[in-house]
Amino acid sequence: MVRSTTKTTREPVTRERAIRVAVALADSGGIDSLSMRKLAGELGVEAMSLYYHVKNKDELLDGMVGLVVSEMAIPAADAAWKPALRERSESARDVLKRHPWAISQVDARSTVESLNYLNATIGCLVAAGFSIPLAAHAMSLLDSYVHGFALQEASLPLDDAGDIGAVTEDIMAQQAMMSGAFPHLAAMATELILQPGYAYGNEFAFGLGIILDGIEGSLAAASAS
Amino acid sequence: MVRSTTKTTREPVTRERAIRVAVALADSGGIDSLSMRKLAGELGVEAMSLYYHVKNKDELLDGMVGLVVSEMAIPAADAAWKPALRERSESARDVLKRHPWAISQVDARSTVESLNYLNATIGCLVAAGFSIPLAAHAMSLLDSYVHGFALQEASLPLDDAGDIGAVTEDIMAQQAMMSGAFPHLAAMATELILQPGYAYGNEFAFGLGIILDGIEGSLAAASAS
DNA sequence: AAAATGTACCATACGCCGTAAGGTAGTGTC
DNA sequence: GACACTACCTTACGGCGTATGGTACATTTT
Repeated sequence: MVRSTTKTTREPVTRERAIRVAVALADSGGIDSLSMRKLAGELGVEAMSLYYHVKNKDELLDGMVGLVVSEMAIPAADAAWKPALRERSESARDVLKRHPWAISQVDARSTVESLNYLNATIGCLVAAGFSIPLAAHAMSLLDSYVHGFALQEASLPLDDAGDIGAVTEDIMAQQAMMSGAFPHLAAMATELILQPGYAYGNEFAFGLGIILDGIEGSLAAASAS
Repeated sequence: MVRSTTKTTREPVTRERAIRVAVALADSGGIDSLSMRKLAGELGVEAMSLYYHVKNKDELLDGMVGLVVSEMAIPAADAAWKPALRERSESARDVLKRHPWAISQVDARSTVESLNYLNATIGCLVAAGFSIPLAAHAMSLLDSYVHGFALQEASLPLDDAGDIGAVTEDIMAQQAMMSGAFPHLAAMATELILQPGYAYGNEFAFGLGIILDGIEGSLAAASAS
């Protein structure tokens, strides 16, 4: 006898399900639209019931960030460092694109998942011959780039395909003003960004390539000396 | 006759002063501690009086971001591109370190000041021989790095000198746990980050150098073909 | 001089928010 | 039958952004 009534049975609330649903809410409506009351409503309970499963909203956010970080690809200890870092970076960007509210939270909250994520990355680099200081250099550089890129990408008015999409007309209206006051910016907009094939996301590869090559050069220089 | 009473005279509220004080409040207590009521209190008026000077809180935040961006060094049109970008990057990092609440807002809000900032940078690059697409590549890469680095730096428990400072003991307590579960991370902490001379901020120069050199290489390759 | 207009501020109120305090019904254990 | 535990709920408090509709005073217009 699993349950005693034949009433429409609510799926029971667990900490994990609460976190999952909270992530979904933040994904669809932004972090500001996530309140304890709305989350409770989505789970079919009252707001205060959530406090049986989480200490407070801050702890809920910690759990959400942990779940997001656990979606990112983790380098294997014995992987070749360059493709491993490339895959890690692209994966992190994909994940942060799906969860833009998390971008400014990932660095600010240290969860078990993020410690594990960092630990695995250091392990891969050290196994590949990086010194500890060089591994720190490389990770700081790479993660700064990935998180910063995600931040910029999240603030663009993109449609789901990544194109500049439906808002082109609004932007066109600003062009007249810009071409007077900000001619270089206007030129970049009309000649590049508003062109049919352009997608900002494609900029990611350029920077990632430069960074990985630069790290490779530093590793070689350190090994040579 | 400038004023009619000898009562203690409040400095009059203006949009500019409201924004300045709001920035100071956010600097000292974080963005969450900035409320219309507290800002009004600081200015010596009631909350609703602010709405005479600003349409709503969102517009106040726009103004705050504009003020922050206006503190950043802008490249001169005829400057040598590499030192100009280096100075721009270091200046932006300094500014964002002073106003950490602004990091995630700078990209999300387009103000006159940020348009001007971008326009001047494009102008400098184009004058130095960058094509428009290469200028876009370079700016995306550089700003992603600067903003991402600021984001990471802001989330570290640093004292005012930039050292790991007073919280070392708390971290030491975690070391035992980490050394079991996250050995590489623990090694990096004890051998590098917790060492006396270490300051995370020094990591900035490494990445900046790699990025500027990489951009230089791309410019040379584009010019050669 | 009187009336109209504009400026800078304020009081009240509404519906949100996170959460402290203190329940309660149902289940399992001894 | 007594007790404890689990998972939920009710009420209430102080804080938030801001809609609505004032008011006192200075300036301009007639």
